[in-house]
Amino acid sequence: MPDQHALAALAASTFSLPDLRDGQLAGMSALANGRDVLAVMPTGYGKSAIYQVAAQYLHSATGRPAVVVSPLIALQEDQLDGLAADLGGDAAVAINSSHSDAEVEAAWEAAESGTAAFLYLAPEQLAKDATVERLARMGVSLFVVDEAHCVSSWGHDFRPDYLGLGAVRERLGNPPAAALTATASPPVRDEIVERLGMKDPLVLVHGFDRPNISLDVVRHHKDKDKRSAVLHQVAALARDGQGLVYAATRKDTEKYAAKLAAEGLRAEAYHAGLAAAERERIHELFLADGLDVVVATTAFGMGIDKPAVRFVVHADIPESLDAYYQEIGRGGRDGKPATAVLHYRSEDLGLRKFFSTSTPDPEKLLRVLKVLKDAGAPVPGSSLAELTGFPARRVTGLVNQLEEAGSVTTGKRGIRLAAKAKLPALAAAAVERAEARQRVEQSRLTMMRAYAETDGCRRQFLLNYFGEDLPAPCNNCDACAEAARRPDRSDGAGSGKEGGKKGKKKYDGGGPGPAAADDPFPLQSAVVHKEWGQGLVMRHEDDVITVLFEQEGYKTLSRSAVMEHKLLKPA
DNA sequence: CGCTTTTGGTCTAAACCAAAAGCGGTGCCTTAGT
Repeated sequence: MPDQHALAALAASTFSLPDLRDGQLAGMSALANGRDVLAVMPTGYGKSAIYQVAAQYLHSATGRPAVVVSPLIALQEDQLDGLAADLGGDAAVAINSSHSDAEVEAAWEAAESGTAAFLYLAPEQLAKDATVERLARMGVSLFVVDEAHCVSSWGHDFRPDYLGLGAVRERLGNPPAAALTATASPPVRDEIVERLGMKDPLVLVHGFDRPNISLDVVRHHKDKDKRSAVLHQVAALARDGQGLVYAATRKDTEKYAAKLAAEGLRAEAYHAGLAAAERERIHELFLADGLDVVVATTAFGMGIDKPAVRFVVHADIPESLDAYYQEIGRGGRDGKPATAVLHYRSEDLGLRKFFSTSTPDPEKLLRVLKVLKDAGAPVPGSSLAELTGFPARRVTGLVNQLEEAGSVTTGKRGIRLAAKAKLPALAAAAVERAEARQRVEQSRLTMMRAYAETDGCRRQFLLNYFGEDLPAPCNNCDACAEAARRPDRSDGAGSGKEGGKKGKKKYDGGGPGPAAADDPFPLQSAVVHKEWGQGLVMRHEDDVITVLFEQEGYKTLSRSAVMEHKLLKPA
């Protein structure tokens, strides 16, 4: 059992970290003593040190490496370089498709012989039985999931192998787990904990508020006006420093970049349609201060740690506040003032809705179930693709949907039917679960919209969404500036529009933020609605209570209706 | 869902409009063919 002094000494001597920040040492210590850790900290805060110091300690004690799941090969290689500098060449290895078979075999052997303390790979590698078995034979000291929000944001369709990580961890003998991310609202945190099978994790949330980033929303009616406003604003902001523009489509990134370049700015478009070498060139150039602005899709971001980013302008609304906060969080990492502006048209929500929706297909689900029934024994995922005639990737998605509904289970020998009910009923259960998921995604978009449309302090709204409390308005957003301009509207935002209704005075006058102490439904308290089931109170504003329901997502309820008709009960 | 591009109809020659069709984001991995 290591004490904290030993870990602090190891951090100082081996990783050149003489001064640890809040939470780092607690995280290392918990992991080294076998407790799971969920760390929500901004990039640059020192999340990685938490698992790296713990892994190094455990490796010297047991000779076994830590497995680190990382979503991008580029991130894996960055980590390798960093660890090689601290620990020497073979201390960290990666298994991914950028290496030859011989290199991969050498990596395995380094891990097995006790030379390597860190083994990096993507979740897709862990979808292969042979890989998991070899890891299980070797023994793993620590199971680390970096960028852990991917479990929730990518697992459900884009990269379904993220949902299998909990099962992988189990097959590895349930080593202590560390999940690390820069952004996760409470429901996303809960999902990470559940999916990875973490038990009573130490949850560390630090450095969340970023008061140096000013928050603005500019609303538009016409697309053309929005485009010209974005261009003007970026041209003005770029005079004081470098920044990012996020647009929803590849084509738009190129259009904006071309116009900005025509204005004399050093601007480049960045998206996943570019050749890898081109992407790398732009990335490097931006880091080396060779560009004024990068106009990008969501492809640009993870792993980018540039301190002096002065502005992040959104030409289109993102899919959720989780995504938005992560993107604007790339600004102002040096602690100096930075600007975040969202240019908003309600029409832009349509594209996001299109992106997020993946409607379940009852017939395809049924076909998978039939094949499983006919087989009468567990079927490996690879054969299932062949037997159904669906592409392998499609099958993984379908199996995920079935598994989430409890209709099938994945075991060591493959996938099998989990319930005895009739097949159409099992398929229907999966459809229902997938539709519930869709409702949750829609509600996340609704919250993004509510942020764009609120009259209240934006930072209070944002922090509130992430389960944090900001007692007073921030004075660094457009809503606060507006309130200051009209001093007659005394207590924050919008108690004026209520009109003359009486009878709810008791709950008035708090504005946003936590309500009075006698409130029957305080922030973050559990409640039950007779139709929508279990939920968590997320927000109070004027006469509106926002509740996050497990099955339905975010819902806003009128407080007077809630009181009058007793819609909610404390759970 | 909404913006852009293509198609088709009108009606007699080029052009114009409306309706229909197409398209839109994130990355692992594998493997065939230069």
